[in-house]
Amino acid sequence: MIDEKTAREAVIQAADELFYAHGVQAVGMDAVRTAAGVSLKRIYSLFASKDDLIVAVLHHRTGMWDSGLASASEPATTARERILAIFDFLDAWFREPTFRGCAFINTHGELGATSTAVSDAVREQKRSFQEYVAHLVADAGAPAELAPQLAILAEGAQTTAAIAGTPDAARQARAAAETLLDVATGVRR
Amino acid sequence: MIDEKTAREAVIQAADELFYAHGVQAVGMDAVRTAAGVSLKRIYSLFASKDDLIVAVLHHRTGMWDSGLASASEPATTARERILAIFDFLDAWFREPTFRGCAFINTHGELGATSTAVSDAVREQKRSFQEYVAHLVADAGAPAELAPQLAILAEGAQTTAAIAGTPDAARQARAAAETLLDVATGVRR
DNA sequence: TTGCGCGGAGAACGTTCGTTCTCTACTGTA
DNA sequence: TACAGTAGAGAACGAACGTTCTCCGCGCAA
Repeated sequence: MIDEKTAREAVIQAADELFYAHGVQAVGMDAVRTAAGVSLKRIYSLFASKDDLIVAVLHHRTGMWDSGLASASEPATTARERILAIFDFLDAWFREPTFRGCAFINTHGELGATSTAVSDAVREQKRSFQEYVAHLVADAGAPAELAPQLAILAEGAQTTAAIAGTPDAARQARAAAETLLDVATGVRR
Repeated sequence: MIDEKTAREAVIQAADELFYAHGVQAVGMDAVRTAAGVSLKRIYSLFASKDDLIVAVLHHRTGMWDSGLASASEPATTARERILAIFDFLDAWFREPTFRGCAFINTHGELGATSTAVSDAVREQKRSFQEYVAHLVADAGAPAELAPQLAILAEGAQTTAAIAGTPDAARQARAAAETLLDVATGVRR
């Protein structure tokens, strides 16, 4: 038998892909079982309920997002470049064939009204992203008001790209971010 | 017996409130029946299926959104004012106690992967909004690239406000829109 | 008044889901 | 080899859902 950590990761990985592709409520635990290759009994010994699994999947997604963002901003040397790297990261993501919007927004829209655990996990992820942007804005020497504006652009790009089915929003949001950065850091335009 | 048009409106109105508050899949047809005061038999003579009702509700929401936007921009005399009125409209909406994000985004996140009819209705609404913004941008004498940037700000404000549970995003998005408008129309900053 | 058609209330049906239970097969040990 | 413990496969269970059906009462023509 595979050890607990491996089984847990297999379940989360499988559930993440299924939930993201079809929506949380459209995926039964049987489908998770089949995809993960872990018996229902085992799944329920690892997670107390489906809600528990959903929250674990969201935490897993948070980790993926954070590390993806970090590696995308790796080559950047200035705070301004790191800010714009966010939108390049989005651009690359939007072009992936499996892209179907932000999993946090989707899950919040689906379950936010009924599950506070889900709501909390989603809110925490967004708060953490806004904090990340706020640090970069401070490093760039721009006023703090710029940070939520950039975060809103990133959020809007994700939903726009998801609904339209095209990656254009990343480029458009990036252009807006450049303009806002220029103005906030005193570049003449 | 109430006439067909009245019954239809009662069902759509009741379904709209329930779907928006709890999510589409969390609301059974029994709950719609009770809230609307229309028998299940009647509902199924007015709508072929729940999917059909969902699409009708989305169309109803499109009408509400369009007329709300129109009346919010009523007092504005310039294109610039009409553009900024979008964000004032959002601000007022975000403060309503029932606000729970954009119904189109929520429904798309919930059912977009499984129902193409829902997907189409959502995409059509967003396309129509972008067209509205594009007209205002043209009237303001700004380059066309500004329009999708403003639309992205509006989308981002809606999801940000929904998840954070505060109306701040409207004000922040409005400030960003002002900056972008100034730059695009050649105002020195 | 009698028969008839129609609509409302909600019971019924078949399906699906989350969760639990049962049975069987396998592993390691003496 | 015999046995104890555990885990997998999936049947089973109760609830909830979308949809259809049945029954009953009401309004209306002759």
